[in-house]
Amino acid sequence: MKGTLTEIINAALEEARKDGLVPAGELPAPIIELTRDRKYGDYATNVAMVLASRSAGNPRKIAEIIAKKILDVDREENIDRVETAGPGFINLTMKGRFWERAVKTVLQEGGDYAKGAVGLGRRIQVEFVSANPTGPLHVGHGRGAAIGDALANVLAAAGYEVEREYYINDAGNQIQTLGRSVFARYLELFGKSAPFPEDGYQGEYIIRIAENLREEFGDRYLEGDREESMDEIARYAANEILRDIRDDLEDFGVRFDVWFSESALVRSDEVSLALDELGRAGHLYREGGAVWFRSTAMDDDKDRVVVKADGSLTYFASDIAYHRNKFSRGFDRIINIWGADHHGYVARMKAGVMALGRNREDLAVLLVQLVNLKRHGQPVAMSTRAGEFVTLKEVREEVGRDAARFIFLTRKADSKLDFDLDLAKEQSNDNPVFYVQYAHARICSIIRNAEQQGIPVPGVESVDLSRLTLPEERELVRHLASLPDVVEGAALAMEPHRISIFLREISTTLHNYYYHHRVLADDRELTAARLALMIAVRTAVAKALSLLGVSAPERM
RNA sequence: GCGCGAUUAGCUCAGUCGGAUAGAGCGUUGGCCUCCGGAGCCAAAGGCCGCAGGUUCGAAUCCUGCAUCGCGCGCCA
Repeated sequence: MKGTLTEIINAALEEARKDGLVPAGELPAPIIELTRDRKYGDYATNVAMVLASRSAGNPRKIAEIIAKKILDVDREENIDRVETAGPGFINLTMKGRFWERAVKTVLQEGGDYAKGAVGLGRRIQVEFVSANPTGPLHVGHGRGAAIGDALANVLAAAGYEVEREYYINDAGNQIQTLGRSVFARYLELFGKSAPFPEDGYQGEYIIRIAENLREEFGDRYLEGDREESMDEIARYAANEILRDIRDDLEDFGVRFDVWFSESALVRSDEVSLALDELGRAGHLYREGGAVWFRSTAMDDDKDRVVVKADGSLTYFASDIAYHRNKFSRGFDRIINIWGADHHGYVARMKAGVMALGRNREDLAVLLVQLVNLKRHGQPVAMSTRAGEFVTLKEVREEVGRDAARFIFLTRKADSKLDFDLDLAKEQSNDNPVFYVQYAHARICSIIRNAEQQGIPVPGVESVDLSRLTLPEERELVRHLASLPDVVEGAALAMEPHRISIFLREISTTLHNYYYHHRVLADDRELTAARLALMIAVRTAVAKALSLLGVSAPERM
């Protein structure tokens, strides 16, 4: 909806410049915001103040000039009133017609509502979760999964072509440790005393894998070459765990387009090709028997080793190769979603990407803060090493997929999140999920009622929306018309949590409206108009929920 | 020690490129069901936006310093 307005204001600025009323030079991209209070009209823009600050002019005077031009340009099509106010705001009150069009747009577009085009079809990859296949996913991974998936949805809605990818870290020492851990449990199952590796994985799931191993292969690994067995067992265990991870994510509503294996990358020649490329470009040097990447040339704190003195590769080396591989697949931009404890890697990874000839911005890293699980307001103790952690699966089974996903998406990624298990289960308005879903169910209930009473659901063309004259109705329309802008903003800022804020606000507006006014009124035409409005609100709510991967129930 | 991030109401947090009287939920207090689902609604109280400077017509927002908290700083993965 803002689109029309942006065009009008741009045109008005252009006109004003032509007349020499505002200074020449680059015109500011107008910021148009929904006013938080209707007494400021429907929308407000600060262009006049921006212009004034550049030219030391009088903002109120400039606002007056632009306000006049806006009216000229609009020719009474969309805008009812233009006022200048405060330090130089231009407040715009839209005509009823403008809002009626907004509602009809929603009704016509239905599930496609809020599809935008800022992405311009650019290809963008979101890599997320990427947990090591050495144990089950825990809550923190769940948050990353919810954020990554919702962000991918939002980007797609904003007109990007999106791919979801999971990077499987299956090449490092931790896989060997996993193999040794399972092997020790396996020996125990045969009554053999087996020293458990000091850094081994303690969890219950290791024993389960050992049991599966015994079931499938019997005592085959008791004899024979230890090294060889260990490799096989490690691979076996990692595969088992990966399958569980995949199932977990599927149950959580997250699907990946690509599962990319680190070990496959390492087995190929891509790592050496990547290093060759860096070497040719002069980014590498030898020192102390190791090969270093001069990342300090690209704003990193210190240079980084890529090949150790013993000739083996660092993890960072394969990461460079991995990112090179990503870009070779034609993505314009890649987004990595990492745990916040990895923030020390951001600078070096960006340096790596730049050394490969890309821009710093071509790689974006979104850091996700930890989740503090609580029960009865008390923190739930977790320790990965001791194998005591609450898994994503446990949380999902306890509170449900919708509640878990929604709560993960209520805060921005880079802020800590308290997740109260009891609250998540509570069916009250303390629980934001239910509050929002209830708004949707409530509308469905009204429509069911209408159907039962034989009230026809209005057609988009025939309905007379000019009957919607209440301020509360205007509020609803203002909100639902803002979804495309919210989606666009969320995509550009990579902040899917903005969708949940939108949902909270429109739900409040809906509940308030519902309480004070009857949709199924005595007047037939009025009822039809209100039903149309309800359907539009429901459409917007359902759309926003779907972007978050949360269901929109018809009854609860 | 260096780097990154955080600090907004009693609690948990929003706050869009620097704009108008800084918002929401919970909690507290007080109200609202003859009527489409009370899983809801309304109202009140509650603020030195960590502290001190600076830039600006205007700062929670930008800059500098300080404080507190978290995280990161390996030829680990």
